[in-house]
Amino acid sequence: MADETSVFKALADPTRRQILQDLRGGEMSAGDIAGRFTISAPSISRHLGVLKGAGLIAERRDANRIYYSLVEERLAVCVGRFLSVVCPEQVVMRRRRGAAASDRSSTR
Amino acid sequence: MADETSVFKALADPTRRQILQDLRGGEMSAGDIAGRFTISAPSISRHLGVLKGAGLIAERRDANRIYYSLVEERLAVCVGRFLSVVCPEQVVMRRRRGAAASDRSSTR
DNA sequence: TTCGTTATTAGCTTGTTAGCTAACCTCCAA
DNA sequence: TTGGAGGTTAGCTAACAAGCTAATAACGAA
Repeated sequence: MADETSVFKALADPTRRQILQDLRGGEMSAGDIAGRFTISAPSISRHLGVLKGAGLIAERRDANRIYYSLVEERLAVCVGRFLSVVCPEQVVMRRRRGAAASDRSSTR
Repeated sequence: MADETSVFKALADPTRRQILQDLRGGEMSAGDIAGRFTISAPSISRHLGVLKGAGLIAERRDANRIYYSLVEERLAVCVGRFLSVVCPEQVVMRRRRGAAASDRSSTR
């Protein structure tokens, strides 16, 4: 389910975007993440499931805790590629190692 | 005026993302846009309304036709800003003037 | 005016999503 | 092996979103 639409659907919810921003500072446990919001832990858990399903976060288990971390490249590649197609004049994707061939540069 | 969430919600639908891509080539009438899809014209009309509500497209009327065009900066600013916050190492926003930033809309 | 074209709005149906509470699972310590 | 802490899953409700057809509005030409 790691298609482009799953990423954009995941980004459509403000809570999920906030979670991604919060994870920018490093991995966090599910409880720590939930602690930053007023909605219930199960609701946060499902948001995390959506983000994970989109490939935007990864999980690591330690004892009975689950730590979530950002998968930056997934976000950058998927959204960045779209931006590059629709408004290439305004956004520049930084080169990545093994960048997928959707590069519209002349040398190919 | 359209907030950040309205933009990401608009982008969540693949038909709407395709419309934005199609408009990359220049303005198109509603009928021309609808002609590229198999879904009904009223459905396309509503998609256009969503995109317009998010500020991602603009309309121009000529006789009984309505031409739609991309508002590139709206997409670049809104999405690009988010990308810059969450994965600044991977994306570079090209310089703009008057780029203010503040949207912490979340259920937190 | 009347007609055809272009496009939107209204109203309905169906499926999805976000929230909740309650129940369940897993791990560890004692 | 029991208990508590950390998380998720199940089941429900309410709201939203996307599709359709039918009806309506706006415009130009005859």
